[in-house]
Amino acid sequence: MLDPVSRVRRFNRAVTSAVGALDTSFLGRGRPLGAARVLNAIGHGCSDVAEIRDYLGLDSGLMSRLLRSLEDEGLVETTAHEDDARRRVARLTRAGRREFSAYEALSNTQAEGFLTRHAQREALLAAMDLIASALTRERIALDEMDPRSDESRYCLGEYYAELGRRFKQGFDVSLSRDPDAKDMRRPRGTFIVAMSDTLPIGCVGLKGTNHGYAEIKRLWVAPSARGLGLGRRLMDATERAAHELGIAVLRLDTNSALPEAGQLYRTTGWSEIPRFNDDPYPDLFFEKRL
Amino acid sequence: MLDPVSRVRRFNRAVTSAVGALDTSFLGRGRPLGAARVLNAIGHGCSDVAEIRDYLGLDSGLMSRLLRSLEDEGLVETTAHEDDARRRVARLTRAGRREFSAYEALSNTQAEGFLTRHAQREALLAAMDLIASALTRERIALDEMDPRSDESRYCLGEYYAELGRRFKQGFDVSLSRDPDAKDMRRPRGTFIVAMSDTLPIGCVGLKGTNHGYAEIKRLWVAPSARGLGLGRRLMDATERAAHELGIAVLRLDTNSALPEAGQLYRTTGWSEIPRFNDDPYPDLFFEKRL
DNA sequence: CCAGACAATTGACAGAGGCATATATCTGAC
DNA sequence: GTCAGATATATGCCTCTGTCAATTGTCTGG
Repeated sequence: MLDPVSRVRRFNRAVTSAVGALDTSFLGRGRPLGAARVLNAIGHGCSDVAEIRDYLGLDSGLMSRLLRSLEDEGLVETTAHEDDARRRVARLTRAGRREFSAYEALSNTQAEGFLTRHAQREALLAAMDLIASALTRERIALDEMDPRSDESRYCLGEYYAELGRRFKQGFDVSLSRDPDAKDMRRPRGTFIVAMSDTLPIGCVGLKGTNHGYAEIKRLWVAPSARGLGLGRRLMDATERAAHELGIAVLRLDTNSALPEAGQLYRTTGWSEIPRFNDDPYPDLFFEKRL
Repeated sequence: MLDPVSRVRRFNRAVTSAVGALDTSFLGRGRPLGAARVLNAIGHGCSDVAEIRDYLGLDSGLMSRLLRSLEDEGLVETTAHEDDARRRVARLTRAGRREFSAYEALSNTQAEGFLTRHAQREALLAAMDLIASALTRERIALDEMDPRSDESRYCLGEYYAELGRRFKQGFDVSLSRDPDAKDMRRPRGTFIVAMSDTLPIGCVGLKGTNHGYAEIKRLWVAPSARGLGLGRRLMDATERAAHELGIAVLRLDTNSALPEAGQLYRTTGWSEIPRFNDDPYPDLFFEKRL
């Protein structure tokens, strides 16, 4: 009753009944739940039929029937994939987009209702992020994105806020050597964001320089996603990108107030080197040859 | 994508698919999921058919059929309720108890698996408690229990630990006037535990004295259950119990390091009075006439 | 060009669950 | 005591959900 296992089981029971109620609330638009879920998946950008199936965990037979019923309603149209005529691609029609927005509004109202019904709003959100990250760890996608995108800027904002909390003297980005966005775009460098579903939960930048090496900057993993090995995955992806770009030497700077970062670098083939810049914040410097 | 609403929706999606996987793991014992859920509900102590239906949120028709199929398997037997022949009561047979333990073992293994797969174990458990409490706030039951029961002692342990964290000088229960268990049993007093499913999430003691008043002691609400109005519910229940016991005057002591408690008392009809005991910890004293 | 792999579809079927109705029982008003 | 209405469970009928196997058309490597 008080042990961890029963706490997990209590959570499972609570969520099982809540999710049941949640699902059925999608009704009321005169459409079975399955069809509504497919419509939403398409609206959220899944176009490949196989991709939708995978996302929703549906059987191929069921998927096929649901898609057919949406077509009959005139909400969706499917065409053959341009490269492979076996595969089919689904797209919303005008009426489909209208229905999709109606579902979106419904979902949003529902989520807002949940938030306003409960106190401890920030704690609740943090708990939800943590659990969602743990449950979807297999599905975290690393996407190269523009460093000025909404997702990237969100990550950087969280990163700066965390440095501010962890450095004794705080952190003021204008005093640091803030990398120029153009140095973190191909072909000079890149910027990678870890997305768990729709939430950015980590990032890393590869910044090209004119000094014969590239720098790794802004490695950040959301608190809710720590312990999932995401930092290492981000670093691996960056090294692969650097390799593709023909970069042979990587450098980075960090601070001893971030011990988990130093630990990561030391165990993944980086060697400590003397200070190579005049940024006031870092006190540890590393290099790795690919 | 970064706003609270989409964080809630991300959580919903993550949990929807996880719960699906969880549920289907109950298959493999050659029994449809619905029947397994009913068997488990009965095993967990639900006996009244209506109670099971309510707990699992099932339609009465479906419930009836599931129960019938469990009877046909010889796992369950039903009899008419002794006071009301319309109602039926379900009980596990010997074979039913065996099946139930098999499901219990499966659930436990699964929950353990979840815990070992993930880092941040304590953070994850705390997050699960918080969300489970928020989702089941309508179902929190206040049960009078013996102050020496496992549930009561768990609550008291958490309560002392929290005082230790919040009082500058710490908290040592042996220095405080620890109420005797026998003063918190009927007819001198009582002890009430708030249960959310199987987890104790709050408590309060009513301690009888020989001085013409009773004292309210050990009011505690788990961090995961704050903001749900549980403190007030516990106080109301205690006042009702005191009224039943013919107690006309209540007193309590508290500490200004627990501002939310003082706030609760002040807004629910308690008046501050001078110190009435020599306990070293409290610095605020209240009285309420019923 | 052909065999095997692969994507989508189709048919058959069982479980999940809603809804209206039937049956037995209880409760309160008369 | 009787009767109307409420309540608890059971039954029939239907749709939706989801699985499995077989089929059709398409792609890929040898």
